[in-house]
Amino acid sequence: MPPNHNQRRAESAMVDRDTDTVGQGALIEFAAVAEWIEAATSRSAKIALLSRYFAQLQDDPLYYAVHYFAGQGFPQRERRLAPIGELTLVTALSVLSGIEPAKLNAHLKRLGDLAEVAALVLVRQSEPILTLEDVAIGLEQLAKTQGRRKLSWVIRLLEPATSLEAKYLTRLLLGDLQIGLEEAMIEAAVAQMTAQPLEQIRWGYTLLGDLGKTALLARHNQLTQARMQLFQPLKFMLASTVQDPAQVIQQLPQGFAVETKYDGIRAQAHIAPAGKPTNWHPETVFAGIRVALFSRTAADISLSFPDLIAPLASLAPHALVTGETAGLILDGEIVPCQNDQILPVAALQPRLDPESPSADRIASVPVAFVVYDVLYKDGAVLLNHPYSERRRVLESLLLETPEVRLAAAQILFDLESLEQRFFQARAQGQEGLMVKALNSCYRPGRRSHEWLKIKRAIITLDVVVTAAEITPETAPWFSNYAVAIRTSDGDPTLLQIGKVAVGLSQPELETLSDWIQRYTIEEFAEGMVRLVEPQIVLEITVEQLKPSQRYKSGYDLHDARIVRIRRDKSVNDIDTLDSLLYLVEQTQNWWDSSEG
DNA sequence: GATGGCTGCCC
DNA sequence: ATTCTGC
DNA sequence: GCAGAATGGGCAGCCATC
Repeated sequence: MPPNHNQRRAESAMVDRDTDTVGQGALIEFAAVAEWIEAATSRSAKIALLSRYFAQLQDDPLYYAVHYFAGQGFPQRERRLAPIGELTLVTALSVLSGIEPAKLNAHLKRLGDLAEVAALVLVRQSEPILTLEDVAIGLEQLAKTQGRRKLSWVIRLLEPATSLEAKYLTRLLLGDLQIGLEEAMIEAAVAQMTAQPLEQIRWGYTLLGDLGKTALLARHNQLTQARMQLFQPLKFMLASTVQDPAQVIQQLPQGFAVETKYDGIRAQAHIAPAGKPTNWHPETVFAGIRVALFSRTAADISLSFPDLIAPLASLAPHALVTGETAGLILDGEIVPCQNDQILPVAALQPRLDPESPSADRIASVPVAFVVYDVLYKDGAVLLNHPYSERRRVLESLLLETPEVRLAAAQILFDLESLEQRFFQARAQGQEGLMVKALNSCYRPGRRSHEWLKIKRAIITLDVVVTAAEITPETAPWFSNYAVAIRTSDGDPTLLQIGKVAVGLSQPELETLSDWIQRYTIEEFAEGMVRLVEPQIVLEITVEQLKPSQRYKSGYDLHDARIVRIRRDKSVNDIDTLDSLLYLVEQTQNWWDSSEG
């Protein structure tokens, strides 16, 4: 559709038509605005249109519209609904349109977008009748429903939809609007609509964790009443990556603290008096103190870690005053550990069960919460306090226990000691270090340069390519390589060790594909899979070597990526089973000696 | 009861 | 998580 | 430089089906 046409529709969505329906939030109007935004390129024009659209909506529809434009069915911090999957939607579309799923999948392949498929096959001639509130009700039901029964709600939601409505309903259900609209633009639109400073909107959103609610408060000039909401997770501050300690000195000349880089699950802990018993889970309350743990995507993972509830709640008597603002928000990492040793992060996987884990499972994978930041304490929002101050608060309130630990941190001044510390970290089997500017504030949701992770892969191997495969995504280039090592210096027998598929640039990919053609010994799957002469040597990095029955070497690669093509090396120079075993042993020693 | 497709959610 | 891209 | 979009590995749960 041409932008002009969309703009007319979008604008007409905002002029008075029938006083009964103005501002009620028809889904078709939302869709028209979304269409226009998708086609537009000017950032300011998108914001202006969005702000005018918001302005004419009544309160409830505004609340929904703000969330839906953010691509989310619910407030960001109440992730009650995980988006539904492609299969469910294809099935629903099939039921509604009477078209075979296979045909729909063919459409999907051609159009590359399920929402376009929905728009194509759901062609209702009648008037659009859906409202944003209808959508909210449907999503609410979906959130309460498990498994296959979700399908019937998807069908009920899509059934009355016109083509354009179906397109955006589909995208909402998939959890992503895909119209090139950043959250920051929605914030700007709210600011424009309410004629309030953008900074004020942002701060309100940070405190409330709910952009829709922020918009409503802003509209009614009540933003100053916004308070930090305990048990509504803040976004996490993220770090950017550097490879070399020298880059740290360059980027953080004002002084920095160095922390151990804990490899686990990032989590935010909220701890506060439970108050009146309501609908939260009894297992998350200990001695009148409620505890919640949130993952990086704001999922509530408290029930996966019942063994952390009591230890975290026990911080309260030392830390909390009584009263309405009493509470604590901590940022840290959940790590698997056993007898004081911190284990590889892979050990945590079984604990991420959505239901409560069994006692067996808890016992077999003990965990600790390593705390490295404090964001809120008893009414004081600490986000805008510098790192050094937050660290001081943290050290004053945490008692070390096996389950709750304080992240190891030290202040370093020069490159030499930083390099030494980095070397030490790697000798202990950690992939690197965290470095944080002493004067940095906690900026939720930002990947800032005030937090850096120095990171380098632990294990490097030279391997030879023995087979290659073209995947649909990378056709016509060979992108998946089966690789092998030698048995020993004296024995050139090749042993398969796994597959590697990432790390090459496009030109390298093309070069390598050429070579694969040239060295092909045998073809399978119409040439998509080839056995090749063992001529091509790759340098790869591996996070971990895992014992495995699958390959003759007895090991499998974990998180392998290609560093470079070693034109200078031949199959005679690659790693051997002996050197591999040495690496495995060394890694083992690292884990054994590391105390975290 | 085992298997396999699909989903979801960590990294 | 990483990588690529568009602004 | 940033945020978003697209990508990958790994594993466990759910459900339908064999």
